[in-house]
Amino acid sequence: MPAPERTSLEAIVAAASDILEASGLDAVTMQAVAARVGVKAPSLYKRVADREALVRLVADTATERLATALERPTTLAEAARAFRAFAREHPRSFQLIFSASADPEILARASAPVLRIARDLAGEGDALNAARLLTAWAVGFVQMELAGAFQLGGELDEAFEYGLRGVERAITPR
Amino acid sequence: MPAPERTSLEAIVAAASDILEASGLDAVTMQAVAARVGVKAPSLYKRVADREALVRLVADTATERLATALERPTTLAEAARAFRAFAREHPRSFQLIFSASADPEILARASAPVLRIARDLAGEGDALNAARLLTAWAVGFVQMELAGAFQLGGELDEAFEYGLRGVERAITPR
DNA sequence: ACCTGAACACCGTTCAAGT
DNA sequence: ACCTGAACACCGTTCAAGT
Repeated sequence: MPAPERTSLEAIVAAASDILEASGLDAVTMQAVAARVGVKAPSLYKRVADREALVRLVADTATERLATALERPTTLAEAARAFRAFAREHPRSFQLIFSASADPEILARASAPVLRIARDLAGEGDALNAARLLTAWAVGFVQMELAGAFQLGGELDEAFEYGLRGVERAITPR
Repeated sequence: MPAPERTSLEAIVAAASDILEASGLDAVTMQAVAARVGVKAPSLYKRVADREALVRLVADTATERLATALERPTTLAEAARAFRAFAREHPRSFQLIFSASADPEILARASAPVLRIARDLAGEGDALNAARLLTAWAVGFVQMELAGAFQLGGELDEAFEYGLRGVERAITPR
């Protein structure tokens, strides 16, 4: 006898993402997610292999949102600022993206705009190395900012703009 | 009636660190740590407030080891390579250091050598900004390397050396 | 003074039984 | 076909009782 579906994979992932941002990864329990979509925990296993797979899906959708946020900018400065803005708006999603390694295909989507900007500045031959320098700096800066690891005072906004100028100089051929 | 001590805080933190590196943070359970020091889980609460405090202690000791590894190098290139070597030797400790924010005092110890190198290259006025650019790049690069996020091919060693030259150029006044 | 067994709350996961 | 209650294993934590 058929039974109507009372939820969906999209709703489950959205619920998990909401809980992640509101309360942290530890709060993303199968029971909390289930309750939010109006179902009991065991039902989640109809759409998701286990909690780890669900968290992975959350990371993938977050990576997709980041990729979308990076599509619009055209300059290095715009891209870096958009990247930092994303991390500040969705700090826990950001940390999840760069701790759990995301799906390679989605990662490639997020990398494409950075690679294009790097190529424009550094030239074809150094494009990949330049993109990695730029990405590493941006990831590290935002990560340390979110972790509260920059504690020696000084202006973080100023440090970010200084870094931005430095990275641009680093990848621009002399 | 007095009872002899069968373990110590140091032994507990060391056991937790070993389990972390061997099997990951999820494997650092109170029971696993207790078993390794030859005691039952409830006994750990005589020396440690709770699991979170224990993990924090593990992060702090790892940060201290990192600080020690950064004391010897004198140049930017040496420091960066020592940093990367530490991360590859203790990947899970490294990730713990930069996700859970460590103790400010210990963080300051690890920052000191970086700040000195940055000052030598960038000068007094830009020392802090330069240290932050350098640190952000190194943290981000190693983090992405460990997470397997650099997937577009190319040589990672080469990307690291390219980044190193770029960062040095970025923080050296023209 | 430290250690432990027992207990409790909570979580992930499975599965037979419902509809 | 999907949903759920019941059950199991496992974990963190507390505490009275041991020595």
